Amino acid sequence: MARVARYDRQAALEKAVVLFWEKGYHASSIKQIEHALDMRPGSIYAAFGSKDGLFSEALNTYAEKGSQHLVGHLADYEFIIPGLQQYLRDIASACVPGCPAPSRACMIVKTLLEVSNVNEPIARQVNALLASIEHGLAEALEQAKAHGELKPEVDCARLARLLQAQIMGLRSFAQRDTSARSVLQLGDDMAGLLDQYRT
Amino acid sequence: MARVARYDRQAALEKAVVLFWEKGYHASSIKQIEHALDMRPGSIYAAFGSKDGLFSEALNTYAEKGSQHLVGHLADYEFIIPGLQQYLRDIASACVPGCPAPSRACMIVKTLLEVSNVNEPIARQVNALLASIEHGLAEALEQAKAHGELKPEVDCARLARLLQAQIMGLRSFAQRDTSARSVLQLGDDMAGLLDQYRT
DNA sequence: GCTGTTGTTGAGTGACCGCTCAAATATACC
DNA sequence: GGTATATTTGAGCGGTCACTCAACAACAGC
Repeated sequence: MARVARYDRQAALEKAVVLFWEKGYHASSIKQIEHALDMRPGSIYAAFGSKDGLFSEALNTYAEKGSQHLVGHLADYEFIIPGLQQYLRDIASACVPGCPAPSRACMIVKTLLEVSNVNEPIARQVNALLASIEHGLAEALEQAKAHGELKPEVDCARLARLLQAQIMGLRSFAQRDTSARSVLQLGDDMAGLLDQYRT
Repeated sequence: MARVARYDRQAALEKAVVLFWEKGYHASSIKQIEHALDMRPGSIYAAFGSKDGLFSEALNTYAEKGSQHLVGHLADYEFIIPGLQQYLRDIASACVPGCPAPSRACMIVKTLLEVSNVNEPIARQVNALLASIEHGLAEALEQAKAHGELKPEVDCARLARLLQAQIMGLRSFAQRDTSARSVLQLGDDMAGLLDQYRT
């Protein structure tokens, strides 16, 4: 052990998330990363190996935070389906035009659309993350079904994919230059879609 | 008038669509554009002014084709809502993994997520295109409502936004490395969502 | 055939890309 | 304080970026 690192790894990753989430993978240059992390190229490459390595870790950081947020949110609800419905409405509220987030759209979906056919390792990572999220949603729905919240004939894996596609659509729509009202109504409408699957 | 151009402008634009749709804006270099269009930089810049100019025209070409496709599709149906439901199923069929399209995701949405916060002129163009599509969907729904296909209390502008978000979600989901069955089922499920708005 | 005009060509522009590394610097241990 | 080790620094690497332009080529009108 000798000189201690000036930077905090997790803090640096969170700053990287802000930049990459806002600008995307290609439009974020090393110069901008240097500035955002307040680190010089040598330190960045010593710590993360490459721009791809940093992006990959930043993406995991983002996904982990999002995943924890969903789990924490659902823990507040006695019933899962109303929890998921409110989750959709909360996303809409958080993705209203003028919100402070780096981008209204989901960083994972942004990355999926930007790097498929262009950067295979990152594309594989994005696919794994989305599959994991789909799996988590399916598990929550299975639980809801076990508690009698869902009609017995509901295919939870299938509904999980519909739900994931709703979130993708909602946050992509929210990226448009549109009114807050539109986004909030869309969140409401998507939440309402789940009603027909309930008991 | 003197020497005639070797290239066909519309054909060149369609080749540009294939490249940009597949790789996105940033990952498509001038070198790749030269190769895809079989044109040298001088000709490209004489014809389209800049990479942004070419991209802009390619995006319009893509949007125009998509718009014509929807209009043509709906013309085949006596009733609009079943036409829209089949439209969703057709998108799913066309966006199945292994399909020949340059990308399963929509080029307009890919561009929206890639260039917002990065390239304002293109972002404005994308927003205008999406607003126009939303408007077209709303008009179709209004027509359906006038023909008694929809419940009288349905807010067509609002439903149009839900529908657009479905398409965004469906095609973004389809960009995932998933099974054909998942995508087809998702298309079915989204088509089914419209049932509760019908008379 | 000549001339004027337009289109094509591709080497070359400066700028920026991701990235490297030798030197300087800061700390832990003795 | 001296030494070993870990970290930071930033000038600079080769390469690619979007783009330009002078020279050349092809066609219309005469």
